[in-house]
Amino acid sequence: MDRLPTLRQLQHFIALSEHLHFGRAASAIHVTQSTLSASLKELEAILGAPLVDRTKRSVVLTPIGHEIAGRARLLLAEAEDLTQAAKAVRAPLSGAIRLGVIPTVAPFVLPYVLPQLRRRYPSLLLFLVEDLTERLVTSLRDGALDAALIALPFDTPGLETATLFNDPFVLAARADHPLMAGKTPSDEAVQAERLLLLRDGHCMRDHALSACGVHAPRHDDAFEATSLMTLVQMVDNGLGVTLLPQMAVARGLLKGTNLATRPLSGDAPAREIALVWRKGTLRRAEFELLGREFKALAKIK
Amino acid sequence: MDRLPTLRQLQHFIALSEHLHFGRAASAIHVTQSTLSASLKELEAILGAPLVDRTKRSVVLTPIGHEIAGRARLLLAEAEDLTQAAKAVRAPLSGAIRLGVIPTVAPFVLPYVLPQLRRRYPSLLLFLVEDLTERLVTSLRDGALDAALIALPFDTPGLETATLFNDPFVLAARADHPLMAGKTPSDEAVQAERLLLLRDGHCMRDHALSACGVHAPRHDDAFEATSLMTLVQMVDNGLGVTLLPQMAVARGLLKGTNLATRPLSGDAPAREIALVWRKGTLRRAEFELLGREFKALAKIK
DNA sequence: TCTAACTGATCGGATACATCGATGGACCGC
DNA sequence: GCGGTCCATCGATGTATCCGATCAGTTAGA
Repeated sequence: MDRLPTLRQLQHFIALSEHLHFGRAASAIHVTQSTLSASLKELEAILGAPLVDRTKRSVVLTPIGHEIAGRARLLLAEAEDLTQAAKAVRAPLSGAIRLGVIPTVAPFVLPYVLPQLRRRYPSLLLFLVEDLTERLVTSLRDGALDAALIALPFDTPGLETATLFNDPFVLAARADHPLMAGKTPSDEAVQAERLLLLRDGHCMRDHALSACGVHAPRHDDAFEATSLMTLVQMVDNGLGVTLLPQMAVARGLLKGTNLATRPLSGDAPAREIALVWRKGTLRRAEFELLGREFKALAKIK
Repeated sequence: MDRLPTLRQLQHFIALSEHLHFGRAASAIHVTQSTLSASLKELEAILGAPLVDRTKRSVVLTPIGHEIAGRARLLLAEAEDLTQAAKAVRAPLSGAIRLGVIPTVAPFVLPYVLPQLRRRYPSLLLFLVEDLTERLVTSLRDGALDAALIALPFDTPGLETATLFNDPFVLAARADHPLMAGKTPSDEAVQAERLLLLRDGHCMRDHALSACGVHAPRHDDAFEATSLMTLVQMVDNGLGVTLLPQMAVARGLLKGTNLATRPLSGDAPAREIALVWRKGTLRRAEFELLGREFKALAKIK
């Protein structure tokens, strides 16, 4: 066959595709603009197709350039995967891992796990990204992340999952709320209340809904919180009741409020906290180890 | 992060992993042994792990080396995919395509399609590999092939398929065979005969069996042919009857024999000839075009 | 229209790197 | 122990990469 592009050339192109500006892209990857320009020219020669359109004052990716950029990113991620996997043979969890975590998990797990993890694996470089499941999964797939801590059930084709533990939902309301008295309230009783939830996009919203058997709730922006903290505040202000992950409660989410909690009816509806990664990665053994560490360290005592 | 291996280093390592001999691997990829040695040493330094064990007189891959080799092959294939996809933008079907074809299709399609294809796309480089479906699919997945011409149904996760046409099965027996007289024989009548088949591993065997409703046939090595040609000879020698793809008959498989054919009962049981490729390849558009060309050129007039 | 600012392309020189041929050193079979 | 095979190493050489400086084209404002 014929000449292949260099990984370095692909890195250069990716930088350019992200900055759409030779100078800035160049300095971002610590080369000069002239180097980047030459490198890109060479890459275009090898590929035999124009990747960027510099006719105007601004740099624009051509359609094929856009495709190539996406694929190049994946290619580089796989190369990175390769090297990290090789390094992990000598000393697992000693390289860089880019980890995504969802917002309804991060504050209740990371502060308890990371310090110990750091102590145990001093050379582990954990890059953290907090975002919604949907975007974490996308990032995983196109190689921008190595692993993610998310809540299941969630449709994750192409990913492997390792369950860490179950996180049951509990009903939370003001301590003086009628639902807090008497025997465990039924799903119907809960649904009769104004149920406050996180805004759409948070997987916990869907998990909470299915936990109490609701599927198409009334939609009202005014009563949708953007974080568990604000959700709790809203309930504390008497705007309604809500469902919370037990883990959050155990880790002090309700401190300073008048909220009380009680179990839900049925067989302890819960979400499943899991570590996920790209199927087929060479670093699988390392991620499984990371999962076991999280499982051991995140345990609620 | 830190330094990535070079694609060239990976190529060198792959060559070594295939030859398990520095000298031969080096000459196979047209470099000197010293170059290969240095290149591999550098690669091991970058990856921080030994890839081959040269303690004994022979070169052996370490476990991690084995893993890395497999992944490196895939990485290289994707890089190749990238460049070919880029080139295809200017002129589709003008680069190299490594195409696998199953033995029960190759002789009846390729001679009719390739000459015209060559005429229409003079710069297309079609590397052909004839093998059983199972191995073609494996080669596709780990990047040793770009596309394959196979028969469905076949379980092909991770692959995309484009159906070219249906290829019905017909009953074939000596012209003086009782089954050849009277009305269309039932499945039961066929099953009562000695049904000769291709040996296990050929997908056509399974397709033929399901075509006449048999699922667990009597197994007898003596009556299993290794190619359609020998199968036909066995039937011509009066050893039994068989099922043949109509395409093969139309292309003269029975020439010079005393065999006759007739349709099977039921709604024309058939296999499906399809072009398949790795899901997510950048060259999808090109392979779809190749599929359309095959479809048009392979038509039986 | 002219100018100043900014963009990416290009050039020449320095440096790093891959590659080569030759040689060294370990290991084996005879 | 001797010749043969194998991989590692060394020094030389050519090539690719990168940098700083400069050029050329575009834009916005004076």
